[in-house]
Amino acid sequence: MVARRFRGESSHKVDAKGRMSIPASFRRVLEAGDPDWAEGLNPQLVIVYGDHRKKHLDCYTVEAFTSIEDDILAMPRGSEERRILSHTILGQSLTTDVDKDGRIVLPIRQRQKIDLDNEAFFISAGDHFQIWKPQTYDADMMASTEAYLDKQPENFDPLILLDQARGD
Amino acid sequence: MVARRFRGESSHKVDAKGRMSIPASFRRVLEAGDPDWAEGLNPQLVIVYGDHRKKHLDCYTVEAFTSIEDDILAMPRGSEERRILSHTILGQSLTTDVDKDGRIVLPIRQRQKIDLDNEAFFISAGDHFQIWKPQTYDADMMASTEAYLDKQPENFDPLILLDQARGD
DNA sequence: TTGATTACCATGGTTTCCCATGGCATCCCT
DNA sequence: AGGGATGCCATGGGAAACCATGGTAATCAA
Repeated sequence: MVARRFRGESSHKVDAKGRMSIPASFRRVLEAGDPDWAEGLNPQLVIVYGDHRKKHLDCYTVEAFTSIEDDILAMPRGSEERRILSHTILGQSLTTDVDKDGRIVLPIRQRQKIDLDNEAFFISAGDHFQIWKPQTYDADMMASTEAYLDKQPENFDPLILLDQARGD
Repeated sequence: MVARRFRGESSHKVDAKGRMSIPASFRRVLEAGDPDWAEGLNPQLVIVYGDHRKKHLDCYTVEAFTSIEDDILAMPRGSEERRILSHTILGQSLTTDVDKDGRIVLPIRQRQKIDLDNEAFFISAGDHFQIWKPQTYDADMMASTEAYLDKQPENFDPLILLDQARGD
C-alpha cells in the first residue's frame, strides 16, 4: 500500500528532548517520497521553518522538496525573487529523518520559533503537512476559516469554491 | 545516508587562529561531493572569495566547483567573459580541507576581506553554502528580505514567487 | 629563533540510538 | 462469537556517540 498524499490531522506529545511521533499514515507518505528509502530503513523529510512571521512548520517529502529546490535553482541568479526563496526556503529549512520508532527530533530553536511546548498538532496540506502549536492553530486557522464561513450563506458547501476555481 | 544538498543555517565561533566548525550536516554534503573522500578521511571544499565588493564567501563541494571550472574553460579563449570569470572565480578562490574535528582554517586575508571576527554565519544556498559575518548578513540579506515580506499581505507564502516564476 | 600554521588531545553538552512499556486494533482459530 | 495472540503505535528512559569548542604540542617558514 503506497500512500502518496498526506491526509488527516492528529495531535502528539512532545517530550523534553523535542521528540514527537509522526502520524503513522504520514510516515507511509514520507517513505514513498524518499528515493533512498527501502523496507526497514527510516525515511527522511525536510522541514521548512521559514521567515520570522511564520508560526508553523511545513514538512515535505525528500522528493517534493528536491523539486522545489530545482525550481529555485533554475531561477535567474541575482534576481530578488531567487534571493528571497533561497533565503527563506533553502536556508531556513532542515533535513532530518524519522527514527525507527517513528519519531523526529525538533531542535530547540525551531520549537521556540513556533512556541511549541508539550503538544504538537499535525495536519495535512495535501502535498506536504504542517506542524502547529495547537493553540496557535486554533487561534489562526480556525478563526479565519470560521470568519470566512460565517460570511457565507447558511449550508454553504466549501466545494463550491472548487467549482469556481475550475470555472475560469 | 548520502546528503547531496546543503540545507539550513547556523552560527559558529571563530577562534584566534581562524578556526571554525563547519555545520555537521554541511560536512555530509562535502563528503558526498568529494570524489577522493572515503570513510575516515576529511573532505575538501573550494572557497570563492571573489572580487573586492563581495561581502561573503561561497563554498562549493569539489564536484560542484569542478563543474563550474569546466564550464568556464569551455568558453571562448580570449573572450572578456571568460577572462572575468577566470579571474574572479578560478583565481579568487582557495581549496582547503575540513580537519578531523570538522573545522576549517580560514586564512587571515579572507577573514579580513569579509570583516569576520569571532563569529561566522553559515547558510545554505542550495548547491553551495555561504559564510557571512553575522552583522553583515543581518544588515544586507535579512533586512532586504524582511522589507520585501513586509510589503506583502499577511500570511504571504514565499513559494508564491515560485509559482509565478514557473508561470511565465 | 620567532611567529605562524598544523596536528593532536580534552571536555561539556547535546543529540542519537537502543531498549522497554502499555494501549489499541486486527487477525485467526476453534 | 469468544479470547488469545499478534503487531503496530505512541511514549518514556538510559547509554553511547557525536558535535562544537578550547588548549597544547609539534612542525614549518623566513
